[in-house]
Amino acid sequence: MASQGVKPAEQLRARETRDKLVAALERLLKEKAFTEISVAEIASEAGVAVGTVYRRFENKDALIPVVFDLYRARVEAQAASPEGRFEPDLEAGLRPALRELTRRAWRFLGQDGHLVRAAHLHARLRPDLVGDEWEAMIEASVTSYGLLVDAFDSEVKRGDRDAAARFVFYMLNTLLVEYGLYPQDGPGVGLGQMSGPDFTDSVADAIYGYLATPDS
Amino acid sequence: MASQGVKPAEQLRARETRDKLVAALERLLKEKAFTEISVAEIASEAGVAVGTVYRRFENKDALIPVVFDLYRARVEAQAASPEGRFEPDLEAGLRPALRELTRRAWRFLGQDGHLVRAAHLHARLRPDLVGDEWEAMIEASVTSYGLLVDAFDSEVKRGDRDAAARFVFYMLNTLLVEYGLYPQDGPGVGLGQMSGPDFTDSVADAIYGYLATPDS
Amino acid sequence: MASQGVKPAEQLRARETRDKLVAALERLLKEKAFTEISVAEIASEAGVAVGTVYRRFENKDALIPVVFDLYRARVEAQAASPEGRFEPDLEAGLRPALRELTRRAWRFLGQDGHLVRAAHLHARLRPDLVGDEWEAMIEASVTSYGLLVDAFDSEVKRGDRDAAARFVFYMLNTLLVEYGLYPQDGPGVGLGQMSGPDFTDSVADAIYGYLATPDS
Amino acid sequence: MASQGVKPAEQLRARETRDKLVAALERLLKEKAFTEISVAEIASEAGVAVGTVYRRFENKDALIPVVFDLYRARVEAQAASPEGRFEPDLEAGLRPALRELTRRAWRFLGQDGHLVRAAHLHARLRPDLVGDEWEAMIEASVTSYGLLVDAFDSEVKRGDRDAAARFVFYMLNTLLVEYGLYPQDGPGVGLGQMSGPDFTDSVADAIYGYLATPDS
DNA sequence: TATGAATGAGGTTTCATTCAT
DNA sequence: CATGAATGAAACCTCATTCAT
Repeated sequence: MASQGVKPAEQLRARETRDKLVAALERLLKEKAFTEISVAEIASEAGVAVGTVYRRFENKDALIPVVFDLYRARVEAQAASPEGRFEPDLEAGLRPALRELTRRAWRFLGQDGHLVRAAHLHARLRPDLVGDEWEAMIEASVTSYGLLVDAFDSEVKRGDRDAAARFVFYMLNTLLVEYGLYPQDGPGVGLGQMSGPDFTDSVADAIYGYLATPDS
Repeated sequence: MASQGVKPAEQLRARETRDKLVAALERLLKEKAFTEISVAEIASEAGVAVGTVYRRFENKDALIPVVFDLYRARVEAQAASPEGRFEPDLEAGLRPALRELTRRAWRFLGQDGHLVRAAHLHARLRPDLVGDEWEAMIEASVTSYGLLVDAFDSEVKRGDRDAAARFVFYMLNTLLVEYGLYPQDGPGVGLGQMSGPDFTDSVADAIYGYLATPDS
Repeated sequence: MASQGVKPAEQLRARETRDKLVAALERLLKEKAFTEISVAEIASEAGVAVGTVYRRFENKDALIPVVFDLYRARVEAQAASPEGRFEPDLEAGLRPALRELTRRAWRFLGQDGHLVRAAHLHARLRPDLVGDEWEAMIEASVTSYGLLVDAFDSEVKRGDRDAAARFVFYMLNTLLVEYGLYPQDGPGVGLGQMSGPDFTDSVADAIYGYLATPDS
Repeated sequence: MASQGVKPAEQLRARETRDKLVAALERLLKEKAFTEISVAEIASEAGVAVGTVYRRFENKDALIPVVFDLYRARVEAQAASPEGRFEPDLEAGLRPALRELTRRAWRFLGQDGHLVRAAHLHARLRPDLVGDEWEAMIEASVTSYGLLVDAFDSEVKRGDRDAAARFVFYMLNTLLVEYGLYPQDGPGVGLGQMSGPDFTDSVADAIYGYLATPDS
C-alpha cells in the first residue's frame, strides 16, 4: 500500500536512499515539528543531496504518509513482539487489565511518541491532507478493545459494546497522548508533576469507571 | 495587565486599531493556524497597513499572548453570564451535574473552539514561547472543579480531593477538545459520527466513573 | 544664513523646539552615525513628537546642515574664548608654536569630535548633499594659518605661502582627525597605542618639517 | 583562508557565481557605500537571483570581508607586479624615493580607490563589525616602510625607528586617501585644485620633513 | 542517477513621511 | 501648533522546488 507521492523505488540503491531519508526524518521529528524541518535539513541529516529527496518524493508533503507508515509499523511491531502481546489475566479482573494496558501504551509513547506527535500535529495543521491513514490504524485497535471488553463481560455495564470499545479507544489515546507528549504545554500542566504510574492508573480508573457505569 | 510585546495604546484611535487587529486575527484563526497566517494577511483583514501591525505589536510573536487573553476572556465571560453560571442541582446528584457541565463546555467549544485550537497548536509548535499562559487559566478552573467535587462529597470515592479535581479538569478538557475540534483528524475518527449529546454524556460518565471508583 | 530645508521659526516656542531637536541630535551623534539614527529616535530624545520634527525641518536630510552649523559655531567659540585665542610665542619659534596648535586642535576633537565625525561621514556618504558648508569653514582657518606662517617667516622655506598655508590646514585636519576619531578602525591602528601628546607632537613635527623643507 | 560567513564553494560553478558576485559588488562600490547597496542590487548586477547571494554568503555582512580581501589582493598584486616593485635609488637620496613612493600610492588610489573608500567607510559606520582586517594589512606595509627608513639611515633623524615607520605609514595613508578619495568633500577642499604631482610631492616633503626633523 | 547550485515568491521587519485629531 | 497613529515602499532573509552537470 504505497503512500501517495512516493515514487517507486525498485532499485536497491533507491531503496537505501529512501530508508536513509525516512530514518533522518524520524530523528529530526524527535526535536521539532514537521513544518519546522526544512528539506535541506532532512537531506543533510540523511547524508544525501537535496535533489535526491525530490527523486524519491514528489514534494515535501509526500513525506508525511511516511510518518503514518512508521507509526503503524511500530504499533504492529509492539503488538507482535513477545513482550508486546497483551494477554490479560482473566482471573484478576478488568481493572488490573486496564492498568496493564495503559502502562503498555505509556511505554509505547515513551519510545515512539515523536511519531504520534508528528501524526497528530500534521492532522491539525493540514486537515486537508489527511487521508485514510487514521481509519486503518484505528479499526485494528478498536477491534482488539472490543475483545477486551467482551473478555470481562460481567464487569461491563455499557449497553452498546461497540460504542463502548470505541470510546475506550478514544479515552486511551486522547488522555495518554496529551499528558505524555505535552506535559508542560496544555491542560496537562494542571496535573502538576504527576508520576507516570499514578497517571496511567488514573486513566485506567477512568476507563474502568466509564465501563462499569451503566448508561442510564 | 498588558501582554508582553504589546505596545501601549493610550489614544482611542490606537485602541481601535488594536481591536481591529485582534478581531482580524481571531477571524483568521477560524480558518488556519497562527503559523500559516502572514502579517500581511492580518493587516489586510483588519483593513490597515502592514506597518500598523508593528506599531501596535513588537513583532508577530507578540500577537500570540493575545490569543490566550481572548481565550481567557471568553471563559470568564461565559462563567459570568446569566446562562453561563453553573449551579448544580444538589438533589439530583453528581452524574446529572457532570452531564450539564460537559454540555456547557461543549457549547463553549462550538463558539470559541478556534481560540482553544490556536492556543493548543501554538503550544505544540513553539513550546519555547509558552509562558505562564496556561497556568493562570488552569488554576481558576481547577478550583471550581474542587468546589464541585466537594459539593457531592458523599458520591466521590477518591482520597486525594485536589488530585481528583485536577484530573477532572484534565479529562474534561482533553476529551472534549479532541473530538470537539478534530472529529475527523485523530483518535476522534474512531467515534464514528457520535452525536454531541451522546458524546458529552459519555465523557460525563467517564468522569463520574473515575470519581466514583475508589483508588485502591 | 539659514540652512536649506529648515523652516522659519520665528515664534519662541518653535525656536525652543528647534533647539531641543538640535541638542538631541548632537547627543545621539556621539554614539552613532547620522544614517543610523532614526527620526523617531531624535524626536524621542528631544521629548517631542515625530510630527514636530517635520514641522521644523522639511525632511531628515534638512537636519544635516545643522551639524555643520554646530561645528562651525564650536570652532568659532573656541577661537573666541579667552583660553582659545592662540597667540604664539614668537620668541620660542615655529616648532613649539605648532606643537601648541596641534595640542589645541586635539583638545577640540576630544570635545566636539562627534560633530567632526558626523560632518566627515556625511560628506562621504552623500557627496551630492554637500553644499558650501566646507568652503566657508575652511577659508577662515586657512587665513589664520597664513598669518601663522608669516609670523615665522624666517623659518619657513616654502615658496608659495598661500599653498603652504592650505597644505598646513590640510595636514592638521586630516592627520588629527583620522587618529582622533578612529584610533581603532583605520590606518590609525598602525600607530599602536601612541599617546595623545606623542601623537600631536609628531604631527607638529611633520608640519614643521614640511614648512622647513624648501620646495626644490 | 576563507573569510567568515562565506560558504564553501567547491564546485566550479559555485566559484564562478561567487566571483560574479564579488565583481558586481566591486562595481557597485565605485558608486555608493556598502550600506546604500541592497542585496537585490548586487544580485541583479551579478545577473543572479537574490537567493543565490545567500547560498554563497551567510548574510549581507559576510560580504564585507570580501572588500578587505580584494583590497589586500590589489595591494599585493601591485607590490608583485614588475612596474610595482619599488626599488629606491639609494644614490639619489630619501626625498626622491619618497616622491616616487607617494606617486605610486597615488596611482594605486586612482585604480583601486573605491575599495579603500569602502573599507574606510565601513569601518566608520559599523565599528562593531571591524575585525582584524586592518591589522593584517597594515603590518606588512609598516615592515616595508621600516626597510625604507633603514635604507636611508643617514638622512633619518628620528630616534625610534619603529615608531617612525609607523608614523610614515600613517601619514602616507591618511594624507593621500583624504584628498585622493574626497577632493571635494572635506579638508581637501582647502587645497583648491592642486594637481596630483604637486600634491604627492607635498606629501612626500612632509614625510621627509618629519623624518629629517630630530625629535627633541 | 545523484548532486548541489540556482531560483524567486513570499515572509518579517524598518522607517521616513503623511495626516487626522 | 503639536501630536502620534498610520502608511507603504523597500530592505533582509528563507526555503520548497527546479535544473544543469
